[in-house]
Amino acid sequence: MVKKFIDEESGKIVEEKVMNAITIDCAIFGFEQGKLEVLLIQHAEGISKGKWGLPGGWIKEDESIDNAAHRLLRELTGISDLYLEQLKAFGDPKRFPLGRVITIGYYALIKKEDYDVRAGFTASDAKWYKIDEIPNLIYDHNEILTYSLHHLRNRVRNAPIGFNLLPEKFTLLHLMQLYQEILGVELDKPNFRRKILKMKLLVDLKEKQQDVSHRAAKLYKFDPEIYNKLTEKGFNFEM
Amino acid sequence: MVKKFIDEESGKIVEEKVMNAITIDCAIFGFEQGKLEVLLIQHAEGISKGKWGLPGGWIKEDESIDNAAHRLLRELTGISDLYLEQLKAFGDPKRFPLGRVITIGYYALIKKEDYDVRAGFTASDAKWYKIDEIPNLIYDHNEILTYSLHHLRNRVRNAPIGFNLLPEKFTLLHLMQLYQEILGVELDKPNFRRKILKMKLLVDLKEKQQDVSHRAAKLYKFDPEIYNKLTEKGFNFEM
DNA sequence: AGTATTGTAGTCAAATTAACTATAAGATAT
DNA sequence: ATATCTTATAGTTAATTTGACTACAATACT
Repeated sequence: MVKKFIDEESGKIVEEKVMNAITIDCAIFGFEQGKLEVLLIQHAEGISKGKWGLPGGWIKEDESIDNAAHRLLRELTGISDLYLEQLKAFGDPKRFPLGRVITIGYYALIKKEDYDVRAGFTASDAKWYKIDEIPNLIYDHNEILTYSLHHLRNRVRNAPIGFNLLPEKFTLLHLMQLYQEILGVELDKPNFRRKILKMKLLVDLKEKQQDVSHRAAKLYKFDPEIYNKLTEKGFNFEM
Repeated sequence: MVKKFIDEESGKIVEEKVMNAITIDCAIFGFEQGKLEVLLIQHAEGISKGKWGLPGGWIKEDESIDNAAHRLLRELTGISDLYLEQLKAFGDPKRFPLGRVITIGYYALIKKEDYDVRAGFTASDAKWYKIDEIPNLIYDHNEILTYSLHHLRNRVRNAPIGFNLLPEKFTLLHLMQLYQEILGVELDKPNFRRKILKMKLLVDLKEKQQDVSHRAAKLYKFDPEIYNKLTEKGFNFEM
């Protein structure tokens, strides 16, 4: 099977062979104003015209699955450096109405500050949805999204991936709100602060928030180098 | 593409359409005498003749991936009720030398008491290997196996899946040895006992071991009903 | 009867958690 | 400029959990 692609260097349209009966679909998460959001795409043509779904695409014949997912994300968001992880393959024989197609699910975490919707699509094509306001999606995309969320909730308790959703500089309250939103729990500020600081994962930037109408909080950043030093035995982010 | 299968009801050989360029491979774990083992298959024909690999197979055109994996396990081990979970898809373009094939990895946990090697294959075809004595495997099967082990180690810390490797009735020491082997840690007997009993997951069978040359220990079983009642917020099996 | 082996109970100090109170630092309103 | 509001940050305390132990019980083997 042959599909059209925009060549990333020349910008020209090229045709390339892709794998048959296998696709990729990706749940892209963002975090804004205390809410977890996911980026959905409105299909412009075909049997699912007008309906919303996860962004997806094909795997080129000579491309690894991970690379295909990265390419897809880059085409859509303009971001080439983001947190991306495969979930699993979804393969109900009836999941796609026009034939047997297995899809490989991914999820990505992006810093919304890095993202410009126009990089890929126009506003009517792509839209952020809060995770408690997800509409009915095409095919089995609600199932994939539910699975993604479940996986994200588990993952965030064992690895410091939540930082990928926050801007480079953040306050402890931002981080706490992120955990509250993802895990669906209420946390105590002083206790959260003590626990997270004891992990020694954050770098105190010696800076404070600007333009807030209350006492400004210290800014921190997550340091992956520190993390790598400490990471051996895996962290416990149970809150 | 068409492949031959043994019809499970009639025992006859039938031909069925399967998906192209997609396979399944499964790491099957067992536990015996304090050691974690994995079931490997020796390939009898083709370019990988004589080499060992994970058991694998094809996905029928009208069959879900999970069902294909269950069928594969049934054909091989005779066991239809076991713990089986998909890992993820492995899709390096060069993973299979004769063309582009994506494989979907699974891992399974079985009680070795249930398993009879002759159910599926002869002894020269299939063999249990201790996980620290794994030979070089075909294709990317070492990578899949390493990933499986990694996943098992993580999973066992958040869900009580370890019980699937033990016989129906077991002692606390058996369970502790299982955790020691999987997690690669040394545990303290009294502390382990206290911790696991406090979880209230085990049913005291009011029975003792037989035929042991020392004081017999109490037998317990894992009760999935109790687990389901308590399971809501997910367990923590950090040891 | 004595010894070896494993099971089970209990102790205790240290570390961690959870639920708080208290105070500090700005920003905004009066 | 003073009071008041909001959020940040520090500290307290009791309860719980943990880790490292000791002690003793039960049983089989010699």
